[in-house]
Amino acid sequence: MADDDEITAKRPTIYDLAQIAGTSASAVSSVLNGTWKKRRISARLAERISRIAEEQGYAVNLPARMLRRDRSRVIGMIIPKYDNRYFGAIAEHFETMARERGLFPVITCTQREPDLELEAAREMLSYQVECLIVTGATDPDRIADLCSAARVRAINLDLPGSRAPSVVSDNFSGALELTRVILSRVRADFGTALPLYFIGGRAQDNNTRERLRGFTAAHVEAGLAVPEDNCLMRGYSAAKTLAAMADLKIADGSGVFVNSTIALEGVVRWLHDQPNPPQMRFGCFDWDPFAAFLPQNVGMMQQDVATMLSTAFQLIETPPEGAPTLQIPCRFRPRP
Amino acid sequence: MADDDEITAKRPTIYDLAQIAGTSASAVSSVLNGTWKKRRISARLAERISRIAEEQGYAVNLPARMLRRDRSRVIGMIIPKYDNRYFGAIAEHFETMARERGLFPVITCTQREPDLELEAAREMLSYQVECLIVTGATDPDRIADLCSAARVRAINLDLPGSRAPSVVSDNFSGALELTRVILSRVRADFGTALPLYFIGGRAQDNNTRERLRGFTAAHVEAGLAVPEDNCLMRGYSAAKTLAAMADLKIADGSGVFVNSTIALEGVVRWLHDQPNPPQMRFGCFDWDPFAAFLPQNVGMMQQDVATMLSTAFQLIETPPEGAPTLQIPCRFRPRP
DNA sequence: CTGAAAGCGCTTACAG
DNA sequence: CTGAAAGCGCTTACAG
Repeated sequence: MADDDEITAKRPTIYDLAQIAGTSASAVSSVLNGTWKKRRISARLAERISRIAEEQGYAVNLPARMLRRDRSRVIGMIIPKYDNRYFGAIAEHFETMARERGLFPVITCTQREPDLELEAAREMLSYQVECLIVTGATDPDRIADLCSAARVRAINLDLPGSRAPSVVSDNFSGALELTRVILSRVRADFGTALPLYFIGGRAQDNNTRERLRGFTAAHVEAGLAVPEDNCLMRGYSAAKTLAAMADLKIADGSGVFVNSTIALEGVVRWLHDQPNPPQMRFGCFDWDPFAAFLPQNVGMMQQDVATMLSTAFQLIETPPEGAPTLQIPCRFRPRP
Repeated sequence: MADDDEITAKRPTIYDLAQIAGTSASAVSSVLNGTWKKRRISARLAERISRIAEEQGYAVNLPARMLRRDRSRVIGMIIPKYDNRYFGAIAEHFETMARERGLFPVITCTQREPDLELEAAREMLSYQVECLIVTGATDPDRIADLCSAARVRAINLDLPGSRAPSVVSDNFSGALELTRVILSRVRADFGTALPLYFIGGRAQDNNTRERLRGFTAAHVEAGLAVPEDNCLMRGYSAAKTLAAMADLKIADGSGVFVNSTIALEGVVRWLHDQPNPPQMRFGCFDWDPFAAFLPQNVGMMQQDVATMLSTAFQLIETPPEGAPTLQIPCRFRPRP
């Protein structure tokens, strides 16, 4: 692509192109960034410059452009993990939607470590992001403060905060519906009407609390009380969930509300490790295409990632008053 | 964090800090970027500057730093998708390893679209990446050319190319082993000794060819010939795989070699949609924690992402002669 | 031990 | 229709 007779070992700049084209760097710049009609540069010159840029394999130096311009057009996202369908889908939608809006997306994954979250947020600010989407952060408010000090908009996604607008799933309604389904399927399949187990998440985190509230409400409807011992919340770790499951005494005719696909990995492994696996049913808040087909599964509550993200982008485009939390309905996917 | 009596609406620069500290921007710069001992700045001044930077909520402007420095310390990765365990793990390992090496990782996901791949590569070059890891690209050689014209090192990951070093799984050996296992399990469970089906991937792509070679070799060992009709390669789309599966006439006693978890989604759905699902077994080249527990699964060939990436980083650190392809062994994970 | 100054590659008023 | 020049926020020889 690059001319062989090119001597310089460095990448061409607009000055190099200007020299070749016999024009000024200003002209080259405006042709290359699309403002040339406004500057009333002749179509002929514009075309010649474009051709030369192509020939020289020119690529604009984005850091230089960002430094000069008032807006960076970079949008950041921090996300706990990539390795499950929910966060994977969030990352993909974020990238696509950012590009559709002419923004450059930068994502960084923070492993659910509060320190990494903060460090990543700082790094994003250094990168001059115009806006930061904070996904599933342990302490979104600290990050929101950091951002507001730097006059960068922050949006919380998945886990809400109190110092920036938030977009989350409607966890209460989703959990209510999922719990109803599990209860009714257990009754239908086994004739039992026992309170379900609730497995996964952290008692302190908002999503878990909301889901537990929906879970409890569905039990109340059914005239059941949930014993405290039925709830196992050891965070977002399949291993810890698995280790603690022995305490639960899940027997034939049981039903289980699994609070994430991460916890589900623990549940499935536990089931498999039992010498005599109990006849039971589970439902899961979160969707996975393979887990959907597991024999004991009665259905999965799929979060509406597309709507969550388009809502987040709306909040970015037209910032609301205060720090509202918008709830997005989930979609129940019955066992296929 | 920021002082309330601060008037300026813009973010502080080293000049602002210098003024507050009563020193020069040079001093501030070298304190903030760690070169102050070399410049023999007093510990006292260094401390004061650090404190003021903290108080003012200072964050270095990375684009400006990148523009000035000779090395950007940014490393790029393009990747087809985030939403499966393999690519998710690649993205996570890449980020972690880049950070361990003091590099800033930027990932972008290209949806298996050749045009997006090229566009993303150009964007990475504009971002002044020092190196680009090209993962699963349809046409890695075009990207390698683009990079070499810009004097940026490229490394191919997952799919090999001929114009840059490549790191791939040992697809032949992995497929050989996986095929042996499926054949022997089908024999043990059903007493049949029929050639297996091969489902997923693209006939033109290197990984599929290599795996097909291992698949065929295992059949030869077993004294079996593989009918051409047994192979279904409709690319990386669960829907297309599913749509074409009717042609296969998979019956009781069959065995299936599934070439990716993406194809596996199609296979599992097909199985489920059958009025009388055949008694069959499958194995899959690629690992997924839930698919691992599906009843017909005999085992999954897990690619060694950690070793693949540390090998890629080694190639970056000590560039080899030419464009070698390094093969990383896979690990077979039998059905739990 | 420290500062003034040049310059990284752009963009954009400003002045023709 | 076009160019010279300033300046974005840093880093780093260079000169004390």
